[in-house]
Amino acid sequence: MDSSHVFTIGKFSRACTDCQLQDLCFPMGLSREEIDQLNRIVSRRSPLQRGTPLFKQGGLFGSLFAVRSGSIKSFTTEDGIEQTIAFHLPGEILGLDAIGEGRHQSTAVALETASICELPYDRLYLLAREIDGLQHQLLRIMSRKLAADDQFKRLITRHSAEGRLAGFLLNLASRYALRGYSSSEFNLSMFRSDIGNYLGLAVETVSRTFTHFQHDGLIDVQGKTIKILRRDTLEIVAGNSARLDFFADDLLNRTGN
Amino acid sequence: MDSSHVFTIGKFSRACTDCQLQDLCFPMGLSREEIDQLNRIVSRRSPLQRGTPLFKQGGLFGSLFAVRSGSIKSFTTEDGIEQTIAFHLPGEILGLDAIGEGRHQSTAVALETASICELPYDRLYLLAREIDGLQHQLLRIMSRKLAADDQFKRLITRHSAEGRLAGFLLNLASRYALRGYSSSEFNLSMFRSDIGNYLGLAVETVSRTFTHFQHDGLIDVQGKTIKILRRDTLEIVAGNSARLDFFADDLLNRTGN
DNA sequence: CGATTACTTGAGCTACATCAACCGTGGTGG
DNA sequence: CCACCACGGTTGATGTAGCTCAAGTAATCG
Repeated sequence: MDSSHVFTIGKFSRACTDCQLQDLCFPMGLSREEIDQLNRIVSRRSPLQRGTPLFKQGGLFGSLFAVRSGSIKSFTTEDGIEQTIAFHLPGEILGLDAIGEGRHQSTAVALETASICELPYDRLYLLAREIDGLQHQLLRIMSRKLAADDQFKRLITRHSAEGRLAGFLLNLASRYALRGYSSSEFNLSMFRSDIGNYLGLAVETVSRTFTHFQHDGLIDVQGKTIKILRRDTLEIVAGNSARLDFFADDLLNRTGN
Repeated sequence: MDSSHVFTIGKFSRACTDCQLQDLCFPMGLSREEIDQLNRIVSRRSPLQRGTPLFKQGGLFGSLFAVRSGSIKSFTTEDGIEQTIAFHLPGEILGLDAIGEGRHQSTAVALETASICELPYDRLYLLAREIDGLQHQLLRIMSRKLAADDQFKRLITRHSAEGRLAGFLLNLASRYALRGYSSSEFNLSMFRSDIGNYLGLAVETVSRTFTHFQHDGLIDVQGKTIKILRRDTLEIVAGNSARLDFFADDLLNRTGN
């Protein structure tokens, strides 16, 4: 186990120094040597199978986790009701909301087979006190998450179902782009019900809205495969919740009523 | 100006060492001497008048701010549309979402006359590298904010208008309690429109919901003055969005339909 | 290959937005 | 000092986006 940072076990078990996600994850801005130091505290676990929890709400917090491949859903449960909090892509960090209380505030499960890097918090914390760039990066990551939450508030409170779904798709697309994947064609690893839960919509509404978008030629939907056909129009939909339709006829050439 | 940390200028300009809000703000967990060090980098500005901005979205980020007295509203603007992000009470920190990008992601204005402590970020950052407890506290504050945002997501996406407003009031109440104020009677410093904007509701709905609560004897509303009369029932309303009414008749003895 | 689970589509209902009118209050100027 | 106005808040009437209930279709898995 102690050697996990030395050996290359399978496709995703390379060291931080070789990782493609450096610029998104903790290594960003660090020197090669510093990354190596970081690498030494990271442990790479065996891949998480779909549906397997990474940590559970209420569980003792010990480590932060970075997604290496695959995707993770995190959610909170209260009175038996789940609330999807986020979908995490490679390079994103989980567990940050647990630092404050020392216990995980949410549950994280794999949406598909996922490889995860584990960073013991106390060791990361100490290393951050040594390596200035790491300290900055930790704060930067948290700050960006706070800013992203503000954007999400806007998406939810001021946008219609169409606006929310459009915003959601564009958000995913740009995150895939950052990771070097196609931003116009990708797979949704979560269920429609997860999306609905996340966006505060009923599953049926999510489904219908996908169909609308497809109908209007904005996207192509084949089950979980999404192709973005008209990004600009989608952006307008995402930005303009209120009364889209009054100019939709011009812009979208919408079929049907 | 350099001496601002030494002299006591008016009621709210005392040093961190004497501040009542120690346990909420950065000094939490620090030794007296460490608080003194912190105190030396804090500058206390002259009180902000109602409506005066503390910082503006897009503006260069240089400092974090702590509310000393009064209250602050922060909001983002996009395409001319405002989205209320938060209401900040004494002891709370503003500007955290700017660390990542180096520019403020939101605008902050005083809702009422407010005293503010300014903490230059680079100095705070350096001090945090020296003082372990400060470092922890900074991370803790950010982490808690992340966790609070998760809770907010739940409030917005899964709760009805009544649920949201009840949750909002209870949230305020508990935050007042933490600060040693009454948690059953307090003043709303913001407009109804701010509340509506924050919760994703129309002003009219906020107004009507206040009236409902009043009618049901849950709270007493006199303009901006709120008295919480039945906290437990309010908590049920806040926790149960979906189909409240089926047991509301029993619980609330609601008058009218 | 059958059974379970995800997704879609339709019909009707409701919570809330929108539009509109009205009230109270505090500030201003004649 | 009062009349007026501007603005925040309340209340009422109406329309509609999206939820719920229900049923059918497609995909997934043992």
